[in-house]
This record gives sequence, structure tokens and C-alpha cells, in this order.
Amino acid sequence: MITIKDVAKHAGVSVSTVSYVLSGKRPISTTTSQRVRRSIHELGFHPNAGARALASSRTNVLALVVPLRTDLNLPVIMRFVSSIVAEAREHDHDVLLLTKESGADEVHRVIASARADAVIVMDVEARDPRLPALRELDVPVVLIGVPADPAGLSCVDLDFTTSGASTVTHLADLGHRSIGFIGSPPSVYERKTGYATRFLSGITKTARKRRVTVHVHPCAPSYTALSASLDALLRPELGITGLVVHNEAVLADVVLELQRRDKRVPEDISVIALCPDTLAAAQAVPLTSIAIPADEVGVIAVEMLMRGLAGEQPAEVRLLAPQLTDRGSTVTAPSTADR
Amino acid sequence: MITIKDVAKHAGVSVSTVSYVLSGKRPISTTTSQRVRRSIHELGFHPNAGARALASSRTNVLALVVPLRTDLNLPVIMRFVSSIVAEAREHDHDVLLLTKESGADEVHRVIASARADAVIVMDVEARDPRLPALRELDVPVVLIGVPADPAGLSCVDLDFTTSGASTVTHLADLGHRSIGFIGSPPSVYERKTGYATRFLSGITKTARKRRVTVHVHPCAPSYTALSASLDALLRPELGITGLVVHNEAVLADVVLELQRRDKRVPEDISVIALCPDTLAAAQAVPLTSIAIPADEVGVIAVEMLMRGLAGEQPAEVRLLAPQLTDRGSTVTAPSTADR
DNA sequence: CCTGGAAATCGAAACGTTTCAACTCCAAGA
DNA sequence: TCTTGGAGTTGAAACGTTTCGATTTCCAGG
Repeated sequence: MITIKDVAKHAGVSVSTVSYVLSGKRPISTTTSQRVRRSIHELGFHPNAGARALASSRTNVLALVVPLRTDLNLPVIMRFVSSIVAEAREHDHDVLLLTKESGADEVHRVIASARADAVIVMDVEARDPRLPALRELDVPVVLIGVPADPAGLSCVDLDFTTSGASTVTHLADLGHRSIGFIGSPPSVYERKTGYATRFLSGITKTARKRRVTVHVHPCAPSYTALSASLDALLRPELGITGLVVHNEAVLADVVLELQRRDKRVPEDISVIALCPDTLAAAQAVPLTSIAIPADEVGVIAVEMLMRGLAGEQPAEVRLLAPQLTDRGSTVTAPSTADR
Repeated sequence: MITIKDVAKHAGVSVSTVSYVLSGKRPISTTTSQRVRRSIHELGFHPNAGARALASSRTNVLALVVPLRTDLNLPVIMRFVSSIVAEAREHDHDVLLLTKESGADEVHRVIASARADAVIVMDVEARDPRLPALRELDVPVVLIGVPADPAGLSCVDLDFTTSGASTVTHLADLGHRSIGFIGSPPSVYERKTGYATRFLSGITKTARKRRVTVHVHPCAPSYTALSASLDALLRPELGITGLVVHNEAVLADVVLELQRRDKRVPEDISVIALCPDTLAAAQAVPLTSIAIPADEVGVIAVEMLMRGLAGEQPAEVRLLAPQLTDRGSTVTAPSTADR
């Protein structure tokens, strides 16, 4: 194994000089610096992470708590994860993977044993039982999602409330008076997952304001469940002309099923989704949608942690403004006569 | 921070004794051991991972290279990941997350800097460019998937060749003479992903042997692509009575589209899938399937690494026998007269 | 009662970094 | 000419474990 000592000898300088070349924490002449760098390169030196961590009490590792429940949309989760990993590398950090199932004690273990410097927690629920434990940790923590009481913790997320409002506003502006909502699986609402609840409340609140009727149907990720939801929503007496979908698992089926039931999109019924842009664009009928900015959220989460590690950064809640892309699946509501 | 010294003092023993209590590498009297354990517990001591790694040259961390391409089935990937994480914890190890995009140098960096002790690589291609670099690493490596030349590397995977054979045998035994195959996205075959190619070759080889005609259609994960594939496969002159599906993304749509085209499953057409059991069972018509044993593969991968770290374990290729579950979506082929 | 050896415990030397205090130059200001 | 001070460099002390060799303790056998 090549150590910093070997590099120092090879470059004809002291060990500490090599260290300073690497960290840049002290001025080093360009000639020395170059000589050292060349030695590092020639010898293929990689600083030992353990020794580094021990001496500096910094591991350069972020712990990431990922939910692996099946009622969540894994592709979306993965987009968060990959953007976080990429951004972490950008800041010369690695990512340690924890699964949500393991709970808060695992996070505590990882921090207490100095395996990681900071924590990102995904899929935070409104009154998440892990919150107190996370507050105790005195390392930077960023939540993806916003709990009921974020005091003392940093959060970043799409502004789901405003997103919900946007979908309704969009449809109401087009003249729709009665709309359906196909939501995430019931279990998601039961656990009071922050984002799902907030999206829905944005919808209902705005609907009330705009005097739009909204029929809410959480929907399990199965054909049967979707079919039942659509049966209920498409009863003629409801006069539904617009549909908001927040459920990636059944999104494709929604479009197919509407077609099968001779409801044309958008002529008979307008559809707007909350989902990643790529998914919205890939449907049989490309869908107008509000994007889930997974990449951006991941980047911001890591940046917040980095500032936290640098000692700046008070706890902060950061909500990203929704962005609605019209792909033509939403149009002016058909007049009553047409129906 | 609580260190081993504090524990030693509190328990009235030497530092090394505490260490031996923890590691069990030397005999310690039960009384001492209990006293030490109690101190550890009372003080809330967690051994510093960096110091430990430095002294023992063992990090107790596994590096896991996860593919995050979107043409792969993320839910399946996640099942691998979560079983790996769980099993790693079972062996007191943590998991460091690397994404495939970063390539082999990232793996090298992680090992060279002693951030991890061993590596699991998912989604290995037939002639994966990372292979040589992985062989150079002198730490245990386990591939999930089997490359063309696995020499010197351990692998574990479902036996996709036999799985392909099984699907055909199953259908042929039921009297089907002409079957369709809806495969993974074309890109997957183009990259010569081991598993997809092997599954397909198992199918075609057995089909030849059993004198069954098979019509092959790789299929992108979109409604349009699926629709085109089905158009082609359902031309009456082909006389297809059985369908093998290896594409989780469009699996649900396959069933719905067949129904829409007035093909009853299984009366008019038998369908068998290669996918996780839960997915097969969740379809509008529960599907006969060959399971993708993600959990088992994950567990085995970790166990192989552990044996490798213990110094046992020569490189080994481990193929898991396919398991076919009949859920009633495959029946005797309709006689020609019926069609 | 002594002896030998196993069982239990201890002390100190690694492990490979970072970082602090200190030291050497050398140039600029007085 | 003598200070002063900053830039560049160094040596050595941490950092918190593990582990090796040595030492003590204990007990059975003679």
C-alpha cells in the first residue's frame, strides 16, 4: 500500500507538505506543489479514508436514508438517489445507503460511529417518528419532504400545496367545473405522507375557492383499483370533465382505460398529472403535467448539507415552485350540450 | 465523544480488554465481559469506524454499484438493493452506494482509499468494459449477472437460459406450436446485457428442439411500442396461441391490450411472464410466471463476499434454478377449429 | 507446597492521516 | 544595518482503534 510517507519521500518533502498540497490549507510554492502532485500521480497514491477520518474527524461520507416501500414510486425515488450521489461526488463525498426500514437508530449508529458526517432522509412523513432522534443528532440533516413541524431541521421539496392549486387553477381557467382526482395509494394518505396530503389539500382548497367540485379517489397500484376508481368517477351524473392524476403506477393505465371507455383525451376529458416529465411525455397521449424536479431537489439537498458542514446554514425550509408543462392533454371544457 | 478509553476506565479494565470483549478474539471471563458490556451500554459507546478501519484494515463496508439507467426495471433493482443492504447489516456491514455511470475508476478509488472492503456489481454486461479493472482489484468482488468470461470473478444470478427453456417447455407441453415473445427494450439487447440475451437464447434453442415457432419482439417501455409489437404478433396468419413476456414496464399493458383486442387470457392466448412474483400476481389476470429471485440473489451475493473476506471462497459462478408458478394464465392451446 | 501451563488481562506499538507550533528564509521598511 | 513579518516548510503530537507479546492469575497435578 502506498502511503503519504512514500509520496513525501518520492517528492523529497515532508509528510505535512504533501498533506497541505492535497488540502490547500497552507500556501505551498507552485514548484513544490507540482513535484508533489507528480509523485502522487506516479505512485498512484490514494489517501487512506480511515486515517483521514480519524485525524480530521471528517469522513466525507453522507448517509442517505432511502424508502424502499413498494407503494412508493421507485423510479422517482431512484432519480432522487442518483442526483444525490452525483452531486455528492461533485463535492468529493460518497454516499452510504440506509434503508428506511432500519429506522432512526441506524442513523444514530452511523453518526455515532463516525461513519458519515451528515444525513439526508427521504420520504418524511408529517409526524415522522424519526424526527426527534434526527434533531438530537448534532450533524447536518436535510429532509426531502416537509414534516408538520420542521423546527430545527432543513427541508427541501417541491411545493406540493401550490402544485395542487396550480392543477385546479389550470383546469378551472379552462372552464372545468367538476374534476376527478386519482391519488396515490390509500396507504400513502394513511401514513400522512407529507407530500401527498399537501398536494391534495392544495387541490381541495383551490377547488373551493374556484367553486369547482372535486371527487377524490386514492388508488392502489393495480388495475382493479384503478378500474373501480374510474367506474366511480365517470358516472355521468358527476359531469366530470377534468382529471388530476397523482399516481405514477397507474398513470399509463388511466390513459388506456379512458380510451377503452370511449372517453377521448382531451376532447371528452382533460387530464393533468403530477409526475416526472419523461413519464408524462411517454404516455399514449402526452400529458400536461407538473414536473417532480427530482434532480434539482437532490442537488439542493446536498448543497444544503455542504453548507451545514461548513458551519454556515441555519435550518431552512426550501420549497420549489411548481412548473406546469402543457402537452395538450388539457383543453377547454366541453360545453354541456356536447356531452 | 465517548471512546474506548472511557469505557475501559468506567469498567476498570484496560483498553485492550474492551477491544477483546467486542471482537471476541481472545477469551475474556464472563464477569469482566459483562461489566464491560454494561459500561458500553451505559456510556453509549460506539467504536469509531475510522480508527477501527485504520487499525484493522477492515472497513466493514461493501461498495455496491447500482445501475440507474431508465431502461432497466427500477423496482426490480431496488429489490436487489434492499435485500443486499439488509443482508449486509446482518453481517455487520454497511453499504456504500456507487452508480454505474461513474464506471470502474470509482470502484478503484473506493477500494484504493480503503473506503470499502469488497464490491458488488449489478447489471453486468456480456463483455463489460469494467471487468478487467474489477479483476485487478485484489478484494472480493461479486457480480450480479454473468459476463461472457467470468474467469476470476464470482457471479450469482437466476439461470436465465434454463428459465427461457422452461417457459417454452411449459407452453409446448400445453400444445402451443406458435408463440410470441415480448422482450425488454431493444437497447438492452444491443448492449448485450447478459441476462436478457441468455433468456432469449434459452427460448429460441428450446423452441427449435420442441419444433415451436417463436416470434421475437423486443419492446420499448411505451404504449406505442407495445401496441406495435402486439399488432405484429397478433396477425392471424402467425397463429400465435402463447406469449412470453420479459418486460415489467409493459406487462400490465400487455394484459389490458389483449383484452381490448378481444383476446381472452388464457382462453384465446396463454401468457407467461418473467418478473417478480408480486408483479405477476397483481395483474388484471394473474399471470403464470417465472420468479426473479431478487432477495435470494442479494443474500447469496453478500454471503459470497463474506466468505471471500474470510479468505475462503474461490471465484464461483452460482446460477439459481428457475421457479415457475402457475397462476392459471396458461392453458392447453385452443384447437385450430376454435380460432 | 510447589510447579507448569492455560486462561485472563495488560501495555504499548502500530495504522496513515491532519494540524499545530515552530523554524527558516527572504524581502521590505525603518 | 537591523527589525519585522509573511511565505514556505517541517517535526511531532494527536486521532481511537486493534493486536502482538508479555505479564499476571489461577488451578490441577505431582
